Amino acid sequence: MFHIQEKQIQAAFRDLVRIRYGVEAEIAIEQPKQSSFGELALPVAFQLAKELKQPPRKIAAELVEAAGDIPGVAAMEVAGNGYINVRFDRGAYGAALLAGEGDHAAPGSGKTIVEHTNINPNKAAHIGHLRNAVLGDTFVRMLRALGHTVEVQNYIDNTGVQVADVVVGFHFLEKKTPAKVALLISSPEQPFDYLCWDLYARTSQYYKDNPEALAWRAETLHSIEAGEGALAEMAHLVADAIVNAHLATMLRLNIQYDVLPRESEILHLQFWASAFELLKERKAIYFEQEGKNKGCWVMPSSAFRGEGDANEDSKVIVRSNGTVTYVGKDIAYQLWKFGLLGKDFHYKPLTRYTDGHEVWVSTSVAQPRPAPAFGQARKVFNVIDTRQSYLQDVVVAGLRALGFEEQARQSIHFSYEMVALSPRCCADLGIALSEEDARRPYVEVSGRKGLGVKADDLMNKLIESALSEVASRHPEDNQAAQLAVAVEIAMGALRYFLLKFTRNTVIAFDFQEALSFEGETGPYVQYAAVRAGRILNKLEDRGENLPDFAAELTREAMARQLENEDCWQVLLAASKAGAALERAVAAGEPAHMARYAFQLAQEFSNFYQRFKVLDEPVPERKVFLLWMTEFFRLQLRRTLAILGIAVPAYM
RNA sequence: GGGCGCGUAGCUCAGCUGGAUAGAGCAUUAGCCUUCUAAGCUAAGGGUCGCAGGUUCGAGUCCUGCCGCGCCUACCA
Repeated sequence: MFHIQEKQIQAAFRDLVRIRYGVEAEIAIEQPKQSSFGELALPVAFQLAKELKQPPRKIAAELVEAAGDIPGVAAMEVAGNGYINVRFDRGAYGAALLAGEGDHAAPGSGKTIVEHTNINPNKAAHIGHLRNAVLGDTFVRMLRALGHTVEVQNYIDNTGVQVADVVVGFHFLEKKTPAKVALLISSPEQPFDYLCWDLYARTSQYYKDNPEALAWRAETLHSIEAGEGALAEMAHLVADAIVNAHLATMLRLNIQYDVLPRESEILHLQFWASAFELLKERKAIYFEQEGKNKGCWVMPSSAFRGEGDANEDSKVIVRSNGTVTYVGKDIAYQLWKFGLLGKDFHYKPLTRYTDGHEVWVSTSVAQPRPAPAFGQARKVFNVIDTRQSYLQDVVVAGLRALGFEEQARQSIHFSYEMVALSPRCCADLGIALSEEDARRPYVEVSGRKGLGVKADDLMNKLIESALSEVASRHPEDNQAAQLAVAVEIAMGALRYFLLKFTRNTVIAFDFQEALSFEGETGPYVQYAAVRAGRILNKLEDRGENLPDFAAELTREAMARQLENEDCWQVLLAASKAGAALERAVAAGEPAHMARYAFQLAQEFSNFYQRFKVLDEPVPERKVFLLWMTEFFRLQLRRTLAILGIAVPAYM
């Protein structure tokens, strides 16, 4: 609601400035530092002062004089040395909120693809992967809340080095057959992704000690690429099993996907061959005749770096042995996302979530059941950590070099910084640090070294901690219900923790911070929502009914109640969800949405403390406070839903 | 060497296109539970916004230089 009012005022002033001064100006709008200054502040007079060579205060006065009546605005005044402060018509604003105005999403144009998670299917997910998935999933929810059509893709590199290394571990180090690995997958003794976590670290260490063993990796990769033999069979077993594990892990956090495009199909359906032809035909890459990259197909550095860059290294796309690099495959995949490749995957359903939604996975042969139309996006967000910026630049440069300028501009690297381990966290995990590492502010997670916090371990730890809180507060409830609530609190805490940092901040992971349920945390916001609901439930317990707000709260009554400054400020804050969402999407920053959720919860906590809703003796006021409570409950619920956080039944 | 990012309270972090007195959480200290459950609320202390210049009515925010830290700069992904 707030942002609609904001836009109206902006438009009114834009017209005013154009008519009066003949100037086209973007009208900046700010939140006044103090609430006593009103709801909006316009520094437009400062902008105009230089151009018009007049003092800002004078211009501001003229504008206020000339503005006349703007719908929804009660008063405007000149303040400071030229600010225009705007005060809303409180009664009208409240009535509009009551009527439910301003909360319908406008339909977007074209499909947006968000690719996230993308974990190598060779070991358990860790906290770094969680950051990726939670950021991606939340951004998807934000886009959908604005009315965009979004397709969620999770790319599976099931034929890469990382999968190969685990296969090497099983086959060469542990001498296991595919049948034996299949048994391990179904064994309840140890989760298969955990087992692979250790095995992957062990294999990496083995390479270090025995570099000649790298020949095993090469052999395995060849077998996988050819799609034949025990090694290839095992690779499929491992990758499929780990993908299932990852889907299960992410589902705990309420993260779902639409389609899983796999590298094996990019290979077998010759996606690369098509892209390769295109790249050669349009001279985006060339065959290097000399130097260190002799015999490779390379993209010139001028394509993806600025002109005159001192570093003239070009990027190898096809190796001298004829195999394609990851970037090459990624270019093909990116082309497919926009429908530019002239090819499509075949698809089969992989699983169905309990809510009925299906996840599809790519496959190389035609299927009887028709799949939804995947790909064909207008805009693509790739949620990938910032360390891969260079490669993402190459992919985009590939599109550009092929002449797909528009698609290149619509390819967004949704980058974020890594999750590292704080020194204290390493101590908690019993990890010994080198003297050098101990002095650093944080230590990088490493799958190869097996150094990291597993996602499921962290979630289990959070649940355990939340459960003991729940049990101590609600000993009367049965254990299953306690657990259900604890899970929701734990997942809320985790999602919020990963979202509260802006994308380019390195998270130095710390158990103490992540396990906190107080202060700026998910549970704090959940608690506010639960409390709001409880007031309304309590009302019914007392034998009263929820009033018919539309009938009982006339505009006049609304205006009377909102004369109370505290009530007005609280309602104003609660009505800014739409504005917060728009800004967060524009900035591409889920953290802004999380922050708003916290502020909203803070406002409600203040409201809760200050107004005893159920004991309010004045009837009109009680109706009004109940409506505020209902409004808060709705806004909190919606905001939490965008963050992918549930509202527990009780806390 | 080059590219990208970061440096704000004791700690962890916000700070939207430059705007009014730089914010939040944690931690510390002092208060508030027979009340719609305190996972909450109130209050206090705590700042050379890395350093130095510049741009202008105005700079934590923009520009330049320096200092420190991190990541990237593979025929790995």
